[in-house]
Amino acid sequence: MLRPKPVPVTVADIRKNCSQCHLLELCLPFGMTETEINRLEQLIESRRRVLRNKPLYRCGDPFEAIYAIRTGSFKTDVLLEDGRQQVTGFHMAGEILGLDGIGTERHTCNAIAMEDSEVCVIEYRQLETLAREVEGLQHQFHKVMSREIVRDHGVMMLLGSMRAEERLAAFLLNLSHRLSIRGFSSAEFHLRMTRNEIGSYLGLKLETVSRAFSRLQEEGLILVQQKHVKILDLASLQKLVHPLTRHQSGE
Amino acid sequence: MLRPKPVPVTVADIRKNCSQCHLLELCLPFGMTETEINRLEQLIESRRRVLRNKPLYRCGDPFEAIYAIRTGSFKTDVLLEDGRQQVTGFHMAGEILGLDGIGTERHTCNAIAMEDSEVCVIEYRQLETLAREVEGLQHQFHKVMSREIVRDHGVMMLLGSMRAEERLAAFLLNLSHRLSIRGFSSAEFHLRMTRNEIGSYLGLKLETVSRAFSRLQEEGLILVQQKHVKILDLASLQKLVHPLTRHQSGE
DNA sequence: CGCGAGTTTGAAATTCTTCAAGATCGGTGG
DNA sequence: CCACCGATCTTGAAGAATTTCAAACTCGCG
Repeated sequence: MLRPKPVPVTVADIRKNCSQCHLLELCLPFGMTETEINRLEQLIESRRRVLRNKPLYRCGDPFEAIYAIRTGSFKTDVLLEDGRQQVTGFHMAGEILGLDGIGTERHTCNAIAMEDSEVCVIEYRQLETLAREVEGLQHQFHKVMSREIVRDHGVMMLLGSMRAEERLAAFLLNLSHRLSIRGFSSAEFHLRMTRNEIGSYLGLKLETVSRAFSRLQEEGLILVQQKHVKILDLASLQKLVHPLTRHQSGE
Repeated sequence: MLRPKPVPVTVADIRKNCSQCHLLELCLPFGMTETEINRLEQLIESRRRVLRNKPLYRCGDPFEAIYAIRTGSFKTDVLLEDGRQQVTGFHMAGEILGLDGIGTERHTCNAIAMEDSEVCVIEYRQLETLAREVEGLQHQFHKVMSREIVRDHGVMMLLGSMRAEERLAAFLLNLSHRLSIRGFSSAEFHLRMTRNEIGSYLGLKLETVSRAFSRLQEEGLILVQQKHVKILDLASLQKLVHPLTRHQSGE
């Protein structure tokens, strides 16, 4: 098993972690003051590389830390006893992994790297201690967890009340948005995940995903070639997801 | 609009809130020490009654507090612009509502009482302040949020990779378990929600829910009469949800 | 150049939804 | 007390969407 190369992180590197990280406003420190960030940096003891298809953690592992993605991307999934798999999320740089473990002190899902990746390890005990002293950190941490809950509600909406084509459109729009926030093109990108993984996330079989891709292409909304996607008609894609903008239904 | 009766809560009542509440070990204070709980009690300023079918909060409302359910039950839902509804959860005594609002400072779903209910109002700013001083509170609060995330993953699993009958079985088992924790019968109970609401939660149409009920009954697993449910064969129900208990699939 | 993993596409089978008609329940008013 | 009403639930049959099964295609890589 080949290692990519020796980890080139010096102590100096680690110390100036967050303040110089270009992910600052996407990650945990967002909204914190300079001095608050400096304190957060001090508790990030280490980074960890995770090779493609290797787990950052696995379901059942004791929970000790949360992880901020520095580079690369991950999927999280839950396995049913009979082998059925549900992908619960695709995660990219700046996002926080591992929050599922706090409640039971064990991880409740698997986090697998979709490409060679690197994460900042934030030891959880220390994070709690620091959050008691640093108000901004506490607040941001709570926001991160809350947004995760809201994100999950969005996925439920998607799984519970959209049809295949709508689900895929919503998925692509979401990816596009998150990529553009990170400075990548929002109109053209490479999918890191297989049709099967997309299907698992969207509650569809891989063939259905493939057909939905084809249909969106026939309709002229996107251009697909295997894992390469180009968004041609953003407005129509969005209309697919939010069919009509009527007022909220009364009570 | 008739009020149920004047709220009979005195200041004395409020002060001895949590320590004497029979929901103690199901609610936020679980795991906190006596003294820690006393401090938590002091920040619970008020209770609030919510009549059946009335909202505790609505999507878009400014976020100011989280709520611990004292009595009754709620559903939370998200509405799509075109009127489609997704029920994101059914909540009972001891559970915490409103966590969705922290991230955006506005609520992102509706919380509607399914029966006349009462909640403890926990002002969020104050909770954060206290959590910085009281380690046990901080820790419990994080656990509550984390468990909410894990719960949501369970729902995704359900929506994404189970068939109608399995979804309903999982739903009934979950209800049964939560009722038994609260001292109610786990084998026989009354559903507070309509077929339509169950369907929205499970990603099914109400007719499909009804048929799934009938099929489970034909198979001798349950007895249904409208909203009254009796579980006859717990083991088989569980087998439906977890078809075979094999080892975790390797990597 | 061929292999394997991943993808696409077609056709049949299955599951779920839609449409439609009755049945049941709780509450209301005669 | 009972008939009736609206809301909810059940059931059937037809239709639509998704899945399953099967085969062929593409692409990167050794």
